[in-house]
Amino acid sequence: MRSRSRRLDEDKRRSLIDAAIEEIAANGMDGASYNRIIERSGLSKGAVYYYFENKESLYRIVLEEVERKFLEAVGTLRIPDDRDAFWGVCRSYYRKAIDFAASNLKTIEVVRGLVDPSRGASLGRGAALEPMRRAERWVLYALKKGQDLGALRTDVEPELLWNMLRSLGHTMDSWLFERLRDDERPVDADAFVEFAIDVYRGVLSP
Amino acid sequence: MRSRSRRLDEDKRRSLIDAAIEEIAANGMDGASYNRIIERSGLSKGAVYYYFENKESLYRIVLEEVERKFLEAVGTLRIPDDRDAFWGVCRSYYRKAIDFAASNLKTIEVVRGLVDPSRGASLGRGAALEPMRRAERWVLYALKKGQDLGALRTDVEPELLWNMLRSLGHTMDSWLFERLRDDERPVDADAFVEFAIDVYRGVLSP
DNA sequence: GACAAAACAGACCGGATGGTCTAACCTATC
DNA sequence: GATAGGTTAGACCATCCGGTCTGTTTTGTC
Repeated sequence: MRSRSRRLDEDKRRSLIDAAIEEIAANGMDGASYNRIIERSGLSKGAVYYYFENKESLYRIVLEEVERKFLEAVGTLRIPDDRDAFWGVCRSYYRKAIDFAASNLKTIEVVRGLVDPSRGASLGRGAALEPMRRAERWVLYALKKGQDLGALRTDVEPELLWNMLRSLGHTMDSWLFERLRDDERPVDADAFVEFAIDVYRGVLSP
Repeated sequence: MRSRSRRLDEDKRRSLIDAAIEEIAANGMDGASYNRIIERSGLSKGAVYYYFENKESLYRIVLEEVERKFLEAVGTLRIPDDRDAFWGVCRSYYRKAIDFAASNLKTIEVVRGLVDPSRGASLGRGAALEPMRRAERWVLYALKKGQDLGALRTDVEPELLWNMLRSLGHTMDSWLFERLRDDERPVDADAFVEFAIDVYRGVLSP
């Protein structure tokens, strides 16, 4: 892991990560070109390959950064022990996440590229695997706890439930973000959260 | 449109289309390689480029073929005028579609690659644009009629509703098809349709 | 100022992509 | 049997991809 030993100064690190986020947000994890990232960053190929072993290892750093940033701003969802509090907690967490997303549209686009239920149900590959595994474990845990509380339906296997959640959320979020990006179509984030939570309840409730 | 003037004999046409379907099913519309399709088809590059102007124009033929085949087997969804019959009609249509899909897994994978709510809400590009437009118009019409009947909720804009439908359907279908492909995990298609229609109702009902 | 090592620039590489081109091969017509 | 035109094989091309490598500059040490 070269990137850990060789110390890269903060400015270059930032411009590389920013370039990567921009490129990935624009073209998706698969469509992103390392050459373009390097060009965008203003660094030379030699410099970049001096610090990072390969595309994959830069990706890893980028994803760590994104994950760190998200968790720092939004934290983790703590499912309460009180059944009646379940959806309220979900709502306020979702609201926080949406707020973060709204002011970090590029960054969140990277995440969305991973959560995106594109190619089958295969969550992230390569560099994206670990952070996505963490996220999945975490959601499945939340689902399980919700079921134990009696707040969530138990007649569907959790894996399918979670995939439905993912794709539905992804779609509704897409709708929101498109409007957030577009100044001419103002949108009420509060109303959206209300609506979305309602849809989730409809699908997830017993 | 060269492919219309130069008549290509049926065998070659078939092997090309089959190769394309196989390749697209395996790698998605974006990931599919024309070189591999050509190789797979057993024809030479010269021959293929003699009949088709480029990758795009073969894709167009393939999609026409897929659309034709689907419509031939499943037909179009005719929304009844009787409100109480709405979901019953949807169920039986969905059932027919699932049956077709089950015996045409490769073909349906091509369609799924298009319906897939990947990159934003952008339905098909290039060759995929027209057939997808048709499909979209058709679904939106059905949604509208369902709303007029009072069978569907009217508090969400149809575009969002249709995207939710798409992604949710895509996800549930993925779950089913994975099991259909895998002999060791038998699955009851009837029960699946019942479950899926139930989910749709939950999301779409007023 | 000398020297070594770290830091960097960018030409270059092999392999993929979609697409072009030419030489040859059939086959129908005279 | 010669000729012409439809058909075909596959070498070739530009461009992109991620990645390597060599030569040069910068920096730190004595």
